[in-house]
Amino acid sequence: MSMLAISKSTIATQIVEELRRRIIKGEYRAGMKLQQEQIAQELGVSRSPVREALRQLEAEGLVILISQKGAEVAPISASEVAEMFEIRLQLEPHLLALAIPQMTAADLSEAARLIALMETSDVGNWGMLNWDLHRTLYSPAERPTILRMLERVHQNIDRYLRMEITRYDGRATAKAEHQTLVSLCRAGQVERAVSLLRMHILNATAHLPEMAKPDNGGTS
Amino acid sequence: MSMLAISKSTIATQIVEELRRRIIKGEYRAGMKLQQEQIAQELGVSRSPVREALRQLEAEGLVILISQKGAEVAPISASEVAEMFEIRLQLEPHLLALAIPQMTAADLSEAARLIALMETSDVGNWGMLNWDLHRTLYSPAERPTILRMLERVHQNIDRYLRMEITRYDGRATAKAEHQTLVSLCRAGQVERAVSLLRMHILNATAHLPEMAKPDNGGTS
DNA sequence: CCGCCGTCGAATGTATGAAAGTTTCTATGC
DNA sequence: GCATAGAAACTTTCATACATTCGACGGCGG
Repeated sequence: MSMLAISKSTIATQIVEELRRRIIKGEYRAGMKLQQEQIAQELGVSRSPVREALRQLEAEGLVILISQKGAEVAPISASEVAEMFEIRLQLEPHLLALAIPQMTAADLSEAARLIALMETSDVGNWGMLNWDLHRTLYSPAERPTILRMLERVHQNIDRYLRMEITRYDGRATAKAEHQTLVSLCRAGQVERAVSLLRMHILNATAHLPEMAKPDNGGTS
Repeated sequence: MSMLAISKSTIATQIVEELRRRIIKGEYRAGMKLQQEQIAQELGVSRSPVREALRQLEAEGLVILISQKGAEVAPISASEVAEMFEIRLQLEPHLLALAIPQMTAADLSEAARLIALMETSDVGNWGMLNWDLHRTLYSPAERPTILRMLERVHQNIDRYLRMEITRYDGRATAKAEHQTLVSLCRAGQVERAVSLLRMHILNATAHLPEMAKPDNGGTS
């Protein structure tokens, strides 16, 4: 009855996780063709679970399936990423405002821990840790569905940033903003925390290729 | 060169569309078990494309797959629906504000056409037409990614409403609001249209079971 | 020399078969 | 009579075999 590591469930699921990791980490570049037979051989399985995995990844937006032609890693355009930042800008401040009154000491120390971790961790994990931090801050709002949606958004943004040559390193700025943000949360300063979060998200868009930048939606 | 009804390419894709339709229309009730063999026989195909379809529907949130146990139609809780209304409330007014300056006469007449259509159409199609209308209004904003996300949200809300006994019929109210909304868009009254849209979305939540109702996120 | 067409090859899509796990029903022991 | 162990039937899961489609290559004709 140990059951320490959760049973890996099905092969198809494992393939999904492995391929998703490779795509997000940039090991599979956007536009790269994904051949079922080759993937199957490399992983030592048959094509059936590979096909199922590709279907699932398509629904997640990481892969494009063209009938009778095969699968390729979905490209992300700068404009898509700009839209994803818009989504963040509309949803995350809302969640933070709901979360702050519900935050516990444990939430705040977990946030602090993640901020510290982000400094020492290598750049390859920064995006994931960044989402871990944001999720920690929004989690007390008790909005699991919205969080799942945002997780996918962050995933795609992370992938795009990894892809881009720009690789402007905003980590120093981000760290300062994160620290201030957590302080404001600890102090229960909802308004100021929300404002800072808006600026924090906008700052992250500042170095995207010049495209439609999100505006504040007229909510003054 | 007739090619009237395009063969939708692959069988798996057709199965996805058929099963999605059945789930959204409520023909398959939440929690219902979906057996591969039975579905395959009924549709006259083999299990392979059925399995792929179920995988995709799982990623869309309409189906739950439990390893070694099978698939069932995903339940929707009232709180999930409440979250989806929150998402609408945060994103749709933003899109509308962006869209209004870009609207053409064609957009507005299409909206009017859909409003008329909603009156005569039977209740089974109301939800889909409602989304068609809203999408028409947001489409000039040129935010395809956000629209895709909202489409899924509307899909799930529609499914929930169909499921519920409550079936409060807000269509009359909705129609009046829709008409006023289009008028404000035509007049270029961004602020007032956005306000009305917020109220319109909130009104739709008014008859959900008493749960955490969305608030305005503190953006006064 | 250019362009069209038919054949061949490779990868995808679908069906079927075999193995593993789950559920159910029965029969047995207490 | 009830609980439980065990076997049978069923379902899922993965692998393999078959069918189909797309693209490339080369020959043939203009």
